[in-house]
Amino acid sequence: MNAPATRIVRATRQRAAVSALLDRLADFRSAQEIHEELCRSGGGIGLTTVYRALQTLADNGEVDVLRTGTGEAVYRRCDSAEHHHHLVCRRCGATVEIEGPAVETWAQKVAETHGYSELSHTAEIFGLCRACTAPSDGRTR
Amino acid sequence: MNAPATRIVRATRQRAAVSALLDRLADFRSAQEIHEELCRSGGGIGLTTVYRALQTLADNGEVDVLRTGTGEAVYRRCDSAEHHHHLVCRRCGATVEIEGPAVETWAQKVAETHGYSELSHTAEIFGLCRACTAPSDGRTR
DNA sequence: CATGGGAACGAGAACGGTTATCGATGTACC
DNA sequence: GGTACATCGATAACCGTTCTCGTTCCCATG
Ligand SMILES: [Mn+2]
Ligand SMILES: [Mn+2]
Ligand SMILES: [Zn+2]
Ligand SMILES: [Zn+2]
Repeated sequence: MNAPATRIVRATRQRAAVSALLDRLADFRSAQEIHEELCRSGGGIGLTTVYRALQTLADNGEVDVLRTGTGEAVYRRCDSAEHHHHLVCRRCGATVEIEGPAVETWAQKVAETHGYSELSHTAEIFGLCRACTAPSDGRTR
Repeated sequence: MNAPATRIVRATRQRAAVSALLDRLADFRSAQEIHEELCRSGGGIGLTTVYRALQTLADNGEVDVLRTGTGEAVYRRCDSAEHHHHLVCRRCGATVEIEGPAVETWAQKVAETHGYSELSHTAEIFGLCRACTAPSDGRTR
């Protein structure tokens, strides 16, 4: 088989738009929300293209992807390029990037004990952020 | 206010079949896999009914549900009723129930630091079990 | 045992998110 | 400018799941 030549990647208005929007957003957003927002703010873009751009960014580790309870994928630009986890407010979406050294070693050790390889893991914490912690009248969706 | 009448739940052949199959299975399985297996082994059952039965079992905490990388829901009857996590083979689904004391304290502490309350968390490990040496053919879970 | 009310079933349609198609477009490089 | 081909995007297909609604049949009651 031929050695794959360096992968050619072209700069396009659409990819730039997706990336720029992600820079501006603080919370996890779905592909469709991103598509909607980009259309609303003038520059046209196809939904397919949004999916492709997000896929590429995810593959390059430039955005984090996680799945909502309904199975929908949501995306967010990570400040840290390192592997990390998230503490997410289930009411307003406010997200904190967190490290989990204890989790890393735990995962490693447990998997090793049972002879599993090619490991990956997920570890996210959900809760109510300080601002959303219900007083007495607060309504938790 | 009226005391809510006890929820009427009827025993049916279909529900029993789903529950019995889950007893027999060791791995996480999708609703469709369960449906297929039940049909193959004689007793007819509708896919919708399988979904309903699994939903009910999940609501009652009788089965654990998690989502694969593709967003598909997979179900498994767990030995432990206690809170626990999973080590799952992403190829064949072989699953080990694991405890994560380190994860529990980590989640607690991190959330506390950032002022989050009403916590919950997810922590699953994926990999290839010993039996599933990695060729590049299999479907991933 | 016979009966009636309604819980549960299930075939098919609908739904929602995502991916594949494929001709049109536009980028990078000469 | 001109060419090669990566990328775009409207549309259709896909796939897991849920909804609809007429049918089935569980079971409390007499
Ligand atoms: Mn980790
Ligand atoms: Mn835990
Ligand atoms: Zn919040
Ligand atoms: Zn395996």
